[in-house]
Amino acid sequence: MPKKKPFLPHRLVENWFQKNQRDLPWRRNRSPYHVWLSEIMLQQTQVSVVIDYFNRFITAFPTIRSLSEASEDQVLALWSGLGYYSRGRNLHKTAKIIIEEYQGIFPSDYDTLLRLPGIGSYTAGAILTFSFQKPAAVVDGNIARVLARLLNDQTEINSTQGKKHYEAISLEFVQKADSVLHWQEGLMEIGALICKTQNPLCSTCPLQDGCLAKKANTIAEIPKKLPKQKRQSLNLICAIIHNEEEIWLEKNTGFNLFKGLYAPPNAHFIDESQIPSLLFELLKNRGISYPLQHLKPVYVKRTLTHRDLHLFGFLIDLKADKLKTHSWFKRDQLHKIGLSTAIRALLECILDKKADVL
DNA sequence: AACTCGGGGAG
DNA sequence: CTCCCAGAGTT
Repeated sequence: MPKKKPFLPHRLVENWFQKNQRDLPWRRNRSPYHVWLSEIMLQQTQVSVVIDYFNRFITAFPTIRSLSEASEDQVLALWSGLGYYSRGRNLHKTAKIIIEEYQGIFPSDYDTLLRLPGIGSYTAGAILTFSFQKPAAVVDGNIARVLARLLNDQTEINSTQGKKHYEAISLEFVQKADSVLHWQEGLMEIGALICKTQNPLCSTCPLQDGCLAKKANTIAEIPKKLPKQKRQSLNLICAIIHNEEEIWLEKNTGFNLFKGLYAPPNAHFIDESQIPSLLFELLKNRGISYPLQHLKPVYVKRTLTHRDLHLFGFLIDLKADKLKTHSWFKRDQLHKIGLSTAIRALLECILDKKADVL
């Protein structure tokens, strides 16, 4: 019996990618700045959502220097609605570090990249391969899935061990590639367009002849994943303090959730019986006395990955504008600061229905 | 190793 | 409704 010829995926993937890749904004300029920004935005975020954010961001900050000179509020305003706001804060920090400590020259070695805020093993590898065309392990959800199926590998892709496992495999493969860019991004593109989690299009896959999961008929059960925890509720009261033209917002510098974003004075509660006293305290601490007898909240619910947010907004209408502080924002200024989608929805709901203002 | 951190697309 | 998406930081 003759020994079987080994399956060589490199040429298949690299050729497939050159022919079938999507035209995406961040593929038109392979500078480390463009690659870095896109990779940060794409973390746990779908391509279709990122495209507009990426274009707006590059228009506002065409260079890493312009980003480094921006304020955090400007950055988070452009990040509003995209989620995982530590990405935006860390992006800003790293831009400053690269300008101030690296003379504006983007690092091009793995260990230096890993030390930058917001850059982990995936993003470091992506910058190295996509921009500097250096071989490095690149394992995102797509590549993990493609590799697991190609090798019929039972290792869970979201475990600590699994990540190291697939990174080692990725590194072995990329070292044999002619174009590390076409190999890595091609593998990723196959994961996004063909080797999808549900309903993979195996019949059009360039790797179908060598795919061990397809051969073993285990496509549907691979990749394996560890289970995740369920959601918990978070109840918040918000004091929507406003007058005819301004609203009172404060920057969240404490809790990690929505850190850096602005919101009305708020507090979390367990039982609804706590609402009157909490609302009274919120106002008292800001020098406001206001009759609280007949206030009815506006209720907004938002679902996050790990929390059910229940927002109870109380409208505090201060006719007289006698409380001049830095906390007041005119409503046409709200696009210049970071607001979570939940707070934005609450403000729209409670102030008026003019979505173009808020 | 387990938790935390958003929001929306797609079935 | 559930699952998932070009993950990283913290505990």
